[in-house]
Amino acid sequence: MELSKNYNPATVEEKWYKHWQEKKYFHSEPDDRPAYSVVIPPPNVTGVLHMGHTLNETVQDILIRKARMSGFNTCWVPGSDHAAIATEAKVVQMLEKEKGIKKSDLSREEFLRYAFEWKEKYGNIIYHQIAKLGCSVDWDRATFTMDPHYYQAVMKVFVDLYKKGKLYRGARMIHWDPAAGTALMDEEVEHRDIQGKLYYVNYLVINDQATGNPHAPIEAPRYISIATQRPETIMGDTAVCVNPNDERYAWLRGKHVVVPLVNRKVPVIFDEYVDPAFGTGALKITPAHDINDYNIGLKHNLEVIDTLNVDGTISAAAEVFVGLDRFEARKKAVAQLREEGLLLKEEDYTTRLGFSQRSGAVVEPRISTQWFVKMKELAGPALAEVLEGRIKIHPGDKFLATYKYWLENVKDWCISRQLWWGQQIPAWYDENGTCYVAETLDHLLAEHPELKNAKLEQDKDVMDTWFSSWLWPIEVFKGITEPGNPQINYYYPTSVLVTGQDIIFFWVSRMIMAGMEFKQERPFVDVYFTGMVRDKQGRKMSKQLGNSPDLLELIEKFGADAVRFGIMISSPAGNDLLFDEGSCEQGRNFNNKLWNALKLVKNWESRVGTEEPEMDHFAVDWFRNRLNQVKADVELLYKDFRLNEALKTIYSLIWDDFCSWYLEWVKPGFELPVNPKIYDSTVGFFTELMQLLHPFMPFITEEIFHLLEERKQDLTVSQYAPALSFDKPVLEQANFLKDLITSLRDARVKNQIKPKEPIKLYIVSPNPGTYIKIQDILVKQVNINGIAHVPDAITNTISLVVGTDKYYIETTAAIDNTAQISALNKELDYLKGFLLSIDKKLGNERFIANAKPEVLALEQKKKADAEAKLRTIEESLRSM
RNA sequence: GGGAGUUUAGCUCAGCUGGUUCAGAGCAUCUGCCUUACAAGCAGAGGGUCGGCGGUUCGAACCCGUCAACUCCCACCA
Repeated sequence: MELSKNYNPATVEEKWYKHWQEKKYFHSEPDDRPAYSVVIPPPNVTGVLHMGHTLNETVQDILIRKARMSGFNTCWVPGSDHAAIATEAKVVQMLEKEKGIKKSDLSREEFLRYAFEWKEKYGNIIYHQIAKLGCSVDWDRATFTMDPHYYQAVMKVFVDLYKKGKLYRGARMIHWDPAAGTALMDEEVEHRDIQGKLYYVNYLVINDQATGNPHAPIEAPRYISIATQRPETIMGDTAVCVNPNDERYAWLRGKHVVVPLVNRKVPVIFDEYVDPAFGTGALKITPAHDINDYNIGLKHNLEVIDTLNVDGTISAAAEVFVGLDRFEARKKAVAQLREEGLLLKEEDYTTRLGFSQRSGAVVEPRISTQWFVKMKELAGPALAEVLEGRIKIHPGDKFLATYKYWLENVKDWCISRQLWWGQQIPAWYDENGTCYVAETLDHLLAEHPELKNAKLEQDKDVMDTWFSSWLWPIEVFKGITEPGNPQINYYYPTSVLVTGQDIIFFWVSRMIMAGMEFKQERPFVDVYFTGMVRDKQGRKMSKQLGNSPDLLELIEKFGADAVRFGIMISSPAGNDLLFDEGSCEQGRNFNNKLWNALKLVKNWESRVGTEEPEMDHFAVDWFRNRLNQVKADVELLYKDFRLNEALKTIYSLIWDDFCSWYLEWVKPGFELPVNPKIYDSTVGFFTELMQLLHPFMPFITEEIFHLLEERKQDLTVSQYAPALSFDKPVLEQANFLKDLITSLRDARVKNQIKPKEPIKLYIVSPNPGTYIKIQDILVKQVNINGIAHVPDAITNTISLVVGTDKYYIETTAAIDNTAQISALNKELDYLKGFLLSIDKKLGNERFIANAKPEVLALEQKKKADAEAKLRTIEESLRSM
């Protein structure tokens, strides 16, 4: 068969994904194998995959494919999130733009019909992209957070929490998004520094005891000035507050002041909350529109005047500026205060404002009746799972402290949203306003037959989208709606959660809470946080900057494997990654390298000799061991979730060791027959390499796997041959160091350096399969003489004899110039230094004789620690 | 204001228990090659006070102190 000059990903990728699908390789059902399950962080149903998702999904696919090849029954559940606010906003926008329909003109049912239509139309885009990327998800399990069973699960959980007293309805100060017209939870508010102004406003002080006229000034008019950033809230002022210890304001005791703009008489109150040093030391109190003022208001029993409507305009209660937008009203208020001579001064001031993460609007603190979840009780178990190590966070050092702090200080969770798109709150009110909570109306009537004829109205609000997604790892397996079903028992807890660090509080911590509350078990064993994807200059990817590449275009240009390679190679664990197309190009080049290696090997196929000429085993043995070593290394890297290092290691193994070294070595001369044993080994190696690389680049590895030998089409690379695992126990590697040292010491003793004479350096390995370290030294030795490790060059100058348990190298190059001598000496210094450090580690005489007692004691302690560590490794290996 | 993290080659980062697998990798740059798998390639080269200063040590990129710069998270000071 003729192979094309370059690798062509598009057809290959389509062919194999289709094949995998048809054969249902990604579908999982419980069986007697151990389970490895992952739930996808459900992307917004109307969204498209951006580079952040790409990284996330790629990481998950790598872990899943690796686990599948290691003999686990793997299950990766895909799905999407209804994303209440974001989706509703999009649908509203679409309706206005495309159909000229306003949300306010629609009934709830009509609107939801449009929303579901939208979801049907755009919800699959994201699935298509996940497939394009090669993700081995179990499509039969795709779940949407508004699927009927999921909806029911949310209802069940709501009722359950309510009955346990962990969920309540009440009036609290919450964050209000005037643009979306809904309440938000604390985490949905982003704080940003904003350049604003601090206005100093004079409030007239009156003495109400003086005359019958409450507005009559005392003697000469006296004012107290107050600093505020928000003059438009003055109409809601119900007090002025100063610090009781502030001598300057002692005269205000018992006095009242007149609120400007509305001329309302309000008391002066005293509270230590006020910082005398800030501003003027006097604070206006607007309980309706500031959380601190609200608290002070509660304490001092102040009236609450809500001067804002839900859409951020001034309400009738304000008396003036009614109907104006809050920012417009601010301008007007400032102007009027200036006119009345009450504006003392204004100065620039930097403040932090809260913005709605969804709509971008400035958030208003607002008192409102909402539904809340009591977080304190849920937080305890969730914290313990992580602190006690049952859930491991990677990278842990970075997030443990943040996680702990957040859980210890968490406030109640406002879960109601004034939207239509989402799960409607299962609460009903009768004519008296009494509230009843039940899963459905039928449930309610069954529990309260007396309500049969009552006029009941369901709560209009829906639930926060996170109130459904916190059940994700449970309900995708129907763990809430069908507790105890075989699926949930088999797949839960899931193995690992891979997600962005930005939703640690939104989602991760809440899932842990839900897991502990509803399943009494952690939802996952490991959490792996990926960093944020930025562009080459380190900027966030955004539509506005136009620096976010289109995933499908990238795949079209480079192929999915190359894109996966590109994003993984530049993705250090847990750190942000700077994404550049160049790394995809590197991935494409890698594809091509593999392709050409395949072409070379395929070219040999027809030239395999019938006889077996003398063969040089060295290259084959060497590569065999190198491969084993790398496999063990990679295995450890997987364990630590250091995937980009694993990829780098494999990349280097294939490019440098396999292609540049091994293939060059065993390559027969022009038109010469190929040694059949070498051919078989080479095909075997190539196959193993494809397996090793498969999780990272599934398509090309599958293709090459099949082209190498004509395999049956129903066999995939992930099913063929033994699973990836430790070929050599790690412990052996640890022990072999000791043996190596002995060998090296012998080498040192035997090695007599005499310039201009041939050098003989014998290295004896007592432990075959562990001589990669020795190989490094061999290569170094080769380099001493300035000879590259190109096979021909080596055979001319250095002979390597490789037996089964003895390896030695013999250089026959004459040392005949000073550069070579100094290079050689350097190498020997290296050996000496190495031996010295080994001596120390082993507590050998030479070191002991030279060291101080306290150093020795320290070293002995370290040695003991090291041995303890070794034992731990040993134990963990045994338990594997 | 509180907390966490980072600082190593032009860029992105490895560097685990202090020593010689320690000064590394990839990309980028430069030089020379279309050599019979591969120019999407091959062979080679240059490039660093390991943020600064001080300390501990026989020995520090690594441990301690300190200063500086950057990043992120959290927080109700008008």
